[in-house]
Amino acid sequence: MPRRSDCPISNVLDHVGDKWSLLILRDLMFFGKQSFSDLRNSDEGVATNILSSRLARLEQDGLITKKTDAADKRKKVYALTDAGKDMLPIMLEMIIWSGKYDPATNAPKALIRRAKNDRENLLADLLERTGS
Amino acid sequence: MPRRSDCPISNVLDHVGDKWSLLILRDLMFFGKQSFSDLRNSDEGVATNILSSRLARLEQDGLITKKTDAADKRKKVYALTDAGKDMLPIMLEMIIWSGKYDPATNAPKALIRRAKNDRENLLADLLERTGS
DNA sequence: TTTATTCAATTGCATTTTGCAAGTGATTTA
DNA sequence: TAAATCACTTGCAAAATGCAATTGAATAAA
Repeated sequence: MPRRSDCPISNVLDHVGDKWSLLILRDLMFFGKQSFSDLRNSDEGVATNILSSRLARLEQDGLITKKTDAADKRKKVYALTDAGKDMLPIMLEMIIWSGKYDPATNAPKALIRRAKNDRENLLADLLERTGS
Repeated sequence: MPRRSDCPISNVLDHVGDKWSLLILRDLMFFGKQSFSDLRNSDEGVATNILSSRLARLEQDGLITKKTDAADKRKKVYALTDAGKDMLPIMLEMIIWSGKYDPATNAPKALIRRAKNDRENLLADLLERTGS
């Protein structure tokens, strides 16, 4: 999306302010997904053309990288950049919000509890699991 | 937006995962805006039909309230609910992200510094300014 | 007490984005 | 060599967004 203003919130939305981009980052961050077909199989069900265009934009924006798999040249391996990984705190706050206001949320209660009590260590632990 | 899954991140995006909703909450939160015409004059420039439909949805979703101004019955006064105010930590993390990755961000350096060093007190101070 | 202005929208229409199903070419597996 | 897999692309329908003009109620100005 073209830059709409210099507001920091607007700026983040210019990158991930649509229905899908942050869910892609979520799948890379929390669920160890790496390939196009991994990402296609989200609970929410992205169309492949949308997934394709979102991946292109996230790469363009420097939030993810794309590489051809060495062992299987059909496969592309998507991974988070530092900028992509730094979206984690935003996502964690979303998880906390949903824990408070969405009765049917999937978020594990233990995670939400730790997010409130031990935020910094939790962030560090989660980041480590992404393979930084 | 219809609920797409029980994922907490998806759930938040179902409420504010578009180009405008979070900017409306920002204007209510940080800039003391209250009326339709206040909100229309954002740097980003919302169309009035979009603003109108977003306000309706945010009210429907329980993130804002809408009241007729007692003194001027033409005016509608929009305000954040607790659920709306609890989007603040998400916005604060966006500000931090932009402070790190957007060279042209508007976000005051002092705010970003405090967001990192004194997060809890900053959140409390900001909340108080919204008139909770 | 008309008249004009403000406010919060709504309407009509063009453009853009999204969603769905089917297909493509480059690999890799059977 | 044939079938399957992978990461897309294409074509087209539907929905969302954007823009300009208009509306009706309420208030302010003449």
